[in-house]
Amino acid sequence: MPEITKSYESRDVEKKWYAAWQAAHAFAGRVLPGKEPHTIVIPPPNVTGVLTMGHVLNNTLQDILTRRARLEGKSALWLPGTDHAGIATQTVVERELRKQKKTRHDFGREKFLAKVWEWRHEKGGIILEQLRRLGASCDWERTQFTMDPHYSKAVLTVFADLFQKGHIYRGKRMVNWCPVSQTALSDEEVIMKPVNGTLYRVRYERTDAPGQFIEVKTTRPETIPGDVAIAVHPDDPRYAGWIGKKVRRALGPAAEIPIIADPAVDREFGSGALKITPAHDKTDFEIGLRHQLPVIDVLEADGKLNALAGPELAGLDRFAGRKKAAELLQASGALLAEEPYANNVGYSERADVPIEPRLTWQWWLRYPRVEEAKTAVRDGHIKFYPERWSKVYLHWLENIQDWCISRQLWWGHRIPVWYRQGLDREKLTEADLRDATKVHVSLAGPADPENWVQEDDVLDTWASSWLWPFATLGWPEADQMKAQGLDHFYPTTTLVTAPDIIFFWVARMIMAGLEFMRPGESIERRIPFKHVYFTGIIRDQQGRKMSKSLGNSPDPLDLIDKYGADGLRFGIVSIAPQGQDIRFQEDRIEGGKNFCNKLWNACRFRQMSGEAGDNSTLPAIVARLNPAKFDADDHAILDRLLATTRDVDRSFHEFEFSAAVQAMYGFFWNDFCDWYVEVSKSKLQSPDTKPNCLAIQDLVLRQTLLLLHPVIPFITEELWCLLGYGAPGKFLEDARLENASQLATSSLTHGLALDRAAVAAVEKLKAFVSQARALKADHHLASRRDVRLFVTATATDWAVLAANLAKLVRMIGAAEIALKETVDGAPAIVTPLGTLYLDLASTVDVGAEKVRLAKELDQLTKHVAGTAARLSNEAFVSKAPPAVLAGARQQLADQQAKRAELERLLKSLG
RNA sequence: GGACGCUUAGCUCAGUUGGUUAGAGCACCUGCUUCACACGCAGGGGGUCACUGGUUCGAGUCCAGUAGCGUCCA
Repeated sequence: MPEITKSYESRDVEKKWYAAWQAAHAFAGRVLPGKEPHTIVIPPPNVTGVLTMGHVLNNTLQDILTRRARLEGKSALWLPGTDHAGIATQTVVERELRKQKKTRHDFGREKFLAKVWEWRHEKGGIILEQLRRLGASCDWERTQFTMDPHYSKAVLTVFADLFQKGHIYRGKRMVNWCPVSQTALSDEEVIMKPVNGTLYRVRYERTDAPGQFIEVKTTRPETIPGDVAIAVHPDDPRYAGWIGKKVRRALGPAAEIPIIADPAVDREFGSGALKITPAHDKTDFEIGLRHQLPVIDVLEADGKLNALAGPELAGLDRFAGRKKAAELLQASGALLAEEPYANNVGYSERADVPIEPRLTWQWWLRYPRVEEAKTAVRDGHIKFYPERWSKVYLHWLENIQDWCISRQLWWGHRIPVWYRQGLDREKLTEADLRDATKVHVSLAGPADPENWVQEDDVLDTWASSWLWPFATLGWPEADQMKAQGLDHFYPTTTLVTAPDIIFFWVARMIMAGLEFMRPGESIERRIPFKHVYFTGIIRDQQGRKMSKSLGNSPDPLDLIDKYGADGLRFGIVSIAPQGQDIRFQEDRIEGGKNFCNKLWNACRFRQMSGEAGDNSTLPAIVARLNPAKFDADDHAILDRLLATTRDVDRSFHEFEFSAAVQAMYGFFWNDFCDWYVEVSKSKLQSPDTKPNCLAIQDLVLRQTLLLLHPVIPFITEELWCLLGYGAPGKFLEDARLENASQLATSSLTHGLALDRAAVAAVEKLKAFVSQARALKADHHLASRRDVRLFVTATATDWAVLAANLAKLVRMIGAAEIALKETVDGAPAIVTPLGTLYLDLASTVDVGAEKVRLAKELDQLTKHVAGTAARLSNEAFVSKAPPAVLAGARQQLADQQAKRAELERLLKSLG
């Protein structure tokens, strides 16, 4: 067996094992009849994406769940892939073209798309490679891409199906428009930014009463030529007589526009009058609809003002137009003032320019299965962790609005709709859409393509990713579904995602699953997943979201280089409490690395301590235990192992990842390394106790590696191999993780009953050692090992000490610990196992010692008073549960005994 | 404006159904190269649990309100 080196070097180990796992197809999701499936589909990262800290957290958690499922003997599948990210990918490729001074129009649709595919094959999907560095145990042979032919088929099938069912329609509506990308955007692609703008106070003159003006405030004077009315609140007394009158439009082609009354007007804002520009504002558009007002669109798709804005403004960009409009208003006397104004403006996420609310023809989806989607969560068929997100989910579904599924892009699923040649699309009615002689909808397209023109728009990327849980498993083709095991793996077990896409993705997947999977079957069979775990958002030290533009996100690959993938994984999970945002701290990642090194060295200590026994199976190790040789420490460490296993079981079951990691950390570092390994050093000296002690170490290390493997797969695999726990050619994942009760059973079958009293005794021994060390440190003797210690103790307490004396002497670093009847004038400390004295009377500063003891006595006296007061409270005595009462009485007795001892010690010092 | 969350040690956070003297990691101070580990060991200092009231024998924990911060929705 190769020797374990002095410190853990992650780099080579990680490389070696990942290659070995892949070569062995260790991560393949196989349909194993009779085995419980465990399925996770990855939230498909954007194909242009690179690994961020958010991905690290999210994917580490998925990997933990998947690897643990394998250890539990389930047939586990973690299905990877990317989405085509329509606007992001198109933007990336267009940016490259721009370097050559070209646009996509120079190439045309077909050739441009060929370039996008080229880019995708060369540079897309880097993130999937990066996930391998992290240790992700995805079934890579199943890697999916939303633009793959079979996936595209699923997307278009869904479109055609929903169209036939009447869920999809075409409508001219207000959308978020990006003048640079020239497409509609989803709300998610719009970032609200606070902007210091200008508020223009503009007056409109009444046509029936010259010299009378109504004043409005606007941030967008360039849209005044698109004004079709001025609106006031119907109950606003200031304008009671004005409603129905007309004013002259302040700018642009001359026109008279009415003053109307609408309750949507905010009376408190400015003068309480609102200019209505239905083409350029969502609220205005709705008010316009209510009052049958015309729509005057003064902007082109690229954000330039058009002829309807009038000759002075036509052709100007919207921002230049704003300046010009202000000048024109100034000149005409309509501009009363310009005031600085802080407001929120929506920006296009990709192009980083203000978006325009714009009236355009788009395809819309009326969501299917809305009610059932609520039921699925409300009735607990799908459970959210933390549960509170279900409220957000339900609220969104209660107020659901139709989904704009079309995008004016080339990269994406082109909508499978063909219009009859020569048809005027501006005038298409709902009835025309359903008329097969005018509009054709199918996957194959019309039989006589020469007579038809295909829709130019593509589908929103989310309109492909909402099918992810089943389109990745072969749907809709029966043979593919069978080959890929859809029936076995669907519904998936857990979805791990961030709460910011609860609407865009989670809710939509639920509706899609309910609509398309296993029609007619029960809701449990149709939902796409049973659990949804929402991660927190990773923030920097100042609490800001990590983002590329802020440059406040460390590169996870640098962190892997520095701390190892395991260190990064352990660290990130340990700071990720359920449902709370996470402030990233690199020192926690360092802590992860340190933990790995500790684990490594504990195993190294085991290796150096003695011959390797038969570690090949759990029963083999258990058979090496010798209960007759067990001391209190042996009982206690196994008791803690069981308790920790139970804690970890429960924590993972509740998706309390950081709690699980903390339980493992505490057990391994404090209970095992700090205590058991230290007492082992004494036990290993004696041939009588050595074999049993080594067997216990093997047992603990084996179980610890199993528990830790899902979190830190690389180092545990390496140590598993080095310590001989695995059969040749087998990986750690081929072992089975016993849960706490199974583990207890396998120990008990060997005639081993854990002694709970021993656990309590060890707690006292730990306190004894700790207090002895403190006593030494107080007298600046921490490093002296020749100190003699004396104890005055009851026979019972001394029996406990005597039984563990060799260990205690070593742990404390003393020459001797001897029982005495009485000791006077020596520094002392009261422990749970008697009073401990330092044999240094001659060198002791009696004054300082008295001060120290007096301080402790003072504190204790306060505690005694507090406990006594509680016990003398009749209400407490009569109402508190007996166990609490007994505890308090015991406490008081202990405190009083200790106080008496302290008083005696003080007295003895004179 | 509405909903949700947060406020505990210098920092980042735990704290299960209310029950001994509120914990961890990091940071800090002191000592230690002790034959697994200085990526370490030992000891130590540090908290009016945001605030105000209430319920209770007992509140970091439950209730009401206030303040501050954050997120989402409109």
